[in-house]
Amino acid sequence: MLGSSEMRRQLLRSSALFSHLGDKEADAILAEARVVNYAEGEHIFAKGDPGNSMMAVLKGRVVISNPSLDGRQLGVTIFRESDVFGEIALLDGKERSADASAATDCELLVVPRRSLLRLLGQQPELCIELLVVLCERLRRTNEQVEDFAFLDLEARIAKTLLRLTRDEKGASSTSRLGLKISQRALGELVGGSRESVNKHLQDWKRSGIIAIEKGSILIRDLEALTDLA
Amino acid sequence: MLGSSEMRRQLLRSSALFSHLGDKEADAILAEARVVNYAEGEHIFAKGDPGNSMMAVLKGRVVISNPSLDGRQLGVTIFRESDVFGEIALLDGKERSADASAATDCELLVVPRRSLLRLLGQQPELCIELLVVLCERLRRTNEQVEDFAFLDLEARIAKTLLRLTRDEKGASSTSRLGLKISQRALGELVGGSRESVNKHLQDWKRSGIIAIEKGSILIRDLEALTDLA
DNA sequence: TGAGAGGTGTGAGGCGCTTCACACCCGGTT
DNA sequence: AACCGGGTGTGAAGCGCCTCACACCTCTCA
Repeated sequence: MLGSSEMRRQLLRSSALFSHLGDKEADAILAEARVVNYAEGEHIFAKGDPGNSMMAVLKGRVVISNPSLDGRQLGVTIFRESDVFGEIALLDGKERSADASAATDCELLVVPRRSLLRLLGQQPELCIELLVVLCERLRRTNEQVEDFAFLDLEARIAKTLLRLTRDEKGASSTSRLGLKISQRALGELVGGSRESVNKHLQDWKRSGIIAIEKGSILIRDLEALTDLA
Repeated sequence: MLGSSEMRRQLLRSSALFSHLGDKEADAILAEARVVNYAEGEHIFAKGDPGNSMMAVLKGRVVISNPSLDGRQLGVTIFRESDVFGEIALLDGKERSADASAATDCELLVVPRRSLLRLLGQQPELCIELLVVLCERLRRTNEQVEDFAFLDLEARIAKTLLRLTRDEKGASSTSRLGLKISQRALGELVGGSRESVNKHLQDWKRSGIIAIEKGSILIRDLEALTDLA
């Protein structure tokens, strides 16, 4: 299914978490990991599931979101090539703390809990790498809490708009063009209603901060938007 | 300043993070850690400070809070004996992500970044222990985000009230008696104004869910409170 | 070609929370 | 004593955001 050992190692190392692994260690992981494909929209795991594996994204995008007891959703993150996710449940062996589903067709490397845990005991390098990943997550989540506590909806929208375009630029070099996201999805990301999001976007359009064409948002006045956030 | 080597090791092992350490490893940490005392109200570090150490609480309590750009504060956590804090900045070497100050007179073990980092490379045990600590933090913070997104103020107050009493019981066995916290501080914990907190507390008092005496809140109907959250 | 689904634009009404204002009580200070 | 600061109780006004309701547009599919 995959190519030579060397190709497979390269594949594994493309994930930030595994990038510093030696050949032997890489092979050790590969021996126990599986590659799984998901179609766009397909469900990967749900909040509350037992979490006995961790995933690395090889191709495509994965959205993580938190469901509330009523139907509402709170978007959290989008993971792409070279990201890993699902580490939390893996490490402490408890339930998954959020939903994950495929935002596009995608290919994931699934590392089972047992093998990774064993490896962690033997590979301090890997362990530290994982610590760094968790730290980043924690900082990001902390910031999210602050945003909810201190910022109003307008500022939160501005901020995530900026973050999304930054992420987008980093990945593909569609340098100048805009963001394709439904206003409903944007609302879920920032914890607001679709209607409110629309109203703020309209405001900004009127004052020339953004433009909307073909269902894509593009930023005309980056400065003004940064001020809002 | 401290007693025999054995006593010092015991002291170190009283922290969850270090509890599984062998003698040799414990000594290695102790050789480079310092014990520092802070008086009640004293400032330990501020958000934005360079974070080149991690702390373990030996005695007393430490409050962590997030300051906003204007004067507001968002309370986050209270750490007590055997907790560690400040690991994030330590691990990635960036700025501290929140303020810390002494809630009571307290005694902290300060482990410098360099020594812990070196130790982590040699001690997979310790590394994994630290992973677990970070996971707990992450779960807790995630939950906080959800709370802000999905719950109204009343539910958030109920929830933190329950959490606070649970924490309190766990530590000292003041089993039945109530919570001593100013309504302003409670407001900061839940991200609400002092006045709103007061109004909800009054409501609950009227319906017999809680009682307030001598500035202490005590829960009369635990069931009802859990329903609210 | 017409129907339905999903995204968008917009106003009206309402609720929750904040801010402001003020009154009260208590412990410590002088 | 008079005074003050800090915590508490309470009402009025106002704002931000949500919900509801409805119109319109575009795409897909039968």
